[in-house]
Amino acid sequence: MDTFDQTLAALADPTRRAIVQRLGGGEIRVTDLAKPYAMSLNAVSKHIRVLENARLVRRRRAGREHFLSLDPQPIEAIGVWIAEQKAVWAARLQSLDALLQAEDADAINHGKTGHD
Amino acid sequence: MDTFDQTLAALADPTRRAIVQRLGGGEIRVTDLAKPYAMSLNAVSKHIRVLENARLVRRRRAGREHFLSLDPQPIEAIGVWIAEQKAVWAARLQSLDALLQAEDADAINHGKTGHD
DNA sequence: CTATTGTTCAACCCATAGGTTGAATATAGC
DNA sequence: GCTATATTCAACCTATGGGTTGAACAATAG
Repeated sequence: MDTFDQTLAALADPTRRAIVQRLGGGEIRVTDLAKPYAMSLNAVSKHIRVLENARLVRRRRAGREHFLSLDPQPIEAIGVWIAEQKAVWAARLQSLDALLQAEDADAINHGKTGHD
Repeated sequence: MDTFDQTLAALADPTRRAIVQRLGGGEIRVTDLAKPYAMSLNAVSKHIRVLENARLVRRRRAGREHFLSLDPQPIEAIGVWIAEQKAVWAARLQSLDALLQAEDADAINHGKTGHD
């Protein structure tokens, strides 16, 4: 699994998206981060691990406390991918449009409109 | 799993992303779509099913042939989510900035710069 | 030194994902 | 009607994901 795959897979889980959203507001300790969730601290710890592997989250150790922060880069990479896809769709629609116009021109040359 | 989760999970698989990309170029038959992949037709069929459940792909039946097309909406929904996250980050950076400026002003009032 | 707090590691459980193969179904062509 | 083509359905296998609990480890507090 490459990093891009990992980013998408990581974000596919609602708990992890909530964590990402929370970290968008700034650094936070593991325990504090875990507090709102109905699952064990261990489970949250595992989610954090997944986010770290996807490079979405960085960890700063200060004594026994671990502070987590967001790395927005992988999310932006997804944004880029989406933009690329949109470009593909746009290109296709444009060429469809060109095709229709060419047909219209052709129809006019043959003395009919192609429309009803 | 809500639709948003499904969209991200669907796109987390490289085969499925390739399919999405291919469909960006227009409609295609299941068999033709499956041709390039090193896996069985059945496996591709399953991927298609996942994409349909995520509402990323629509199916048009013409006799025994099934033509697939892309529905860009769920992908755009992810784009929106990403834009929202960016807004959060931007807001935070802005308030950090305001904080620093306030500190500077305070420092000036006390006759020092805070810089070196 | 000991107790407490913050966090991970390890083992386990169960559900799901991604692949396989083989059979079933639906349509088309002759 | 028979055969071939397009596609799914069903059963199975193995690996992985998300959760649990209990123990370990690290650092602070008293």
